[in-house]
Amino acid sequence: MPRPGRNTYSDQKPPYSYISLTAMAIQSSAEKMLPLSEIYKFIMDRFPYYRENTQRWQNSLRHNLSFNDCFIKIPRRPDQPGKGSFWALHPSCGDMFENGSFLRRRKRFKVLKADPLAPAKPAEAAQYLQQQAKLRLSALAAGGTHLPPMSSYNLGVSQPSGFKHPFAIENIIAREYKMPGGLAFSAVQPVPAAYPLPNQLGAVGSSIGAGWPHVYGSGMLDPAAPLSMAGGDYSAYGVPLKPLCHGGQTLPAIPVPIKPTPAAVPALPALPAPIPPLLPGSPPALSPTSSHTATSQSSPATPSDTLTGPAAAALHSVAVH
DNA sequence: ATCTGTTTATCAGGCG
DNA sequence: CGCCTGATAAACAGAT
Repeated sequence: MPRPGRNTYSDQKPPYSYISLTAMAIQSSAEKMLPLSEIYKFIMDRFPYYRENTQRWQNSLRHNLSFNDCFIKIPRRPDQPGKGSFWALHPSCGDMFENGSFLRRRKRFKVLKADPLAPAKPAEAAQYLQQQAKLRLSALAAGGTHLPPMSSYNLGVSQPSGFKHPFAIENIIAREYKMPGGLAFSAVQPVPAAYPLPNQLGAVGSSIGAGWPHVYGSGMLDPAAPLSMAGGDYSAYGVPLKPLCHGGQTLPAIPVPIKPTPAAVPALPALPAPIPPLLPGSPPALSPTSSHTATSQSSPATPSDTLTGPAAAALHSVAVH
């Protein structure tokens, strides 16, 4: 939708690659997955530059979706109307971006098929993810209101170090959207407070909006943006609390938080049980307040925490340069 | 017909 | 210079 008067300064090409833009779109959705058309919409809503030459960039974007292993397709239910599949981020691509920044991706995400436990193909990954999602749902059904955390690879992935690059999706989006329900964005991450470099990062943060012609006005707080943003849908781990309901079947997408720091590695034992028991201190996901508690306390940004999440994921794939 | 998804190819820019 | 990443174009197949 055109915003007369603002395009004059907002038609510059954003400094993000298509991969970044796509990842942003996916990350910004409550379900952590979007159909192609929604990805288009997200990008066009946010970045006026992409309201033109749509054929060109959309072709490129589709190319990226198919070409990069970091994007996986989540098939629609047979009884679910609509074209195309949903697209999600591969669970292990969290460290794709340097320091979690969408400005630069240093490592190319590549799925390896060496690991027998690892889903070799995106489709398998999706299947695996959905299976876990189902298990989680089952646990939810059995256990009441509290969702168990996602399997280990999710733990810490979104909250490993406490540091969030200013261009990380959490930061970008957090500044950019009002929560539909007027909810604060505490669900995302305790980001700004965690900045270790207030001088630099603060500057960058404030530049968003003021100095970003690529996006809309101050932090893209665009009321017109129909984004089904996280809001109260996230647990502290970035786990969407709102299950997907595809044609009656509940197939929650797997949240794939962009990890702020490159995973320095981890070789943890293979993925344990799909659903680890509730960790002590793990967030009662449905409560915004408790999610805050969890983000600020159960994940005290220690290196060891950093290893917890991505570790298992690293078993599935690696980022190859 | 249009949209979605895959694949191949080419080119530019950054980096070691 | 070679390699890698990203952007773009294009052809094509399949789904809706």
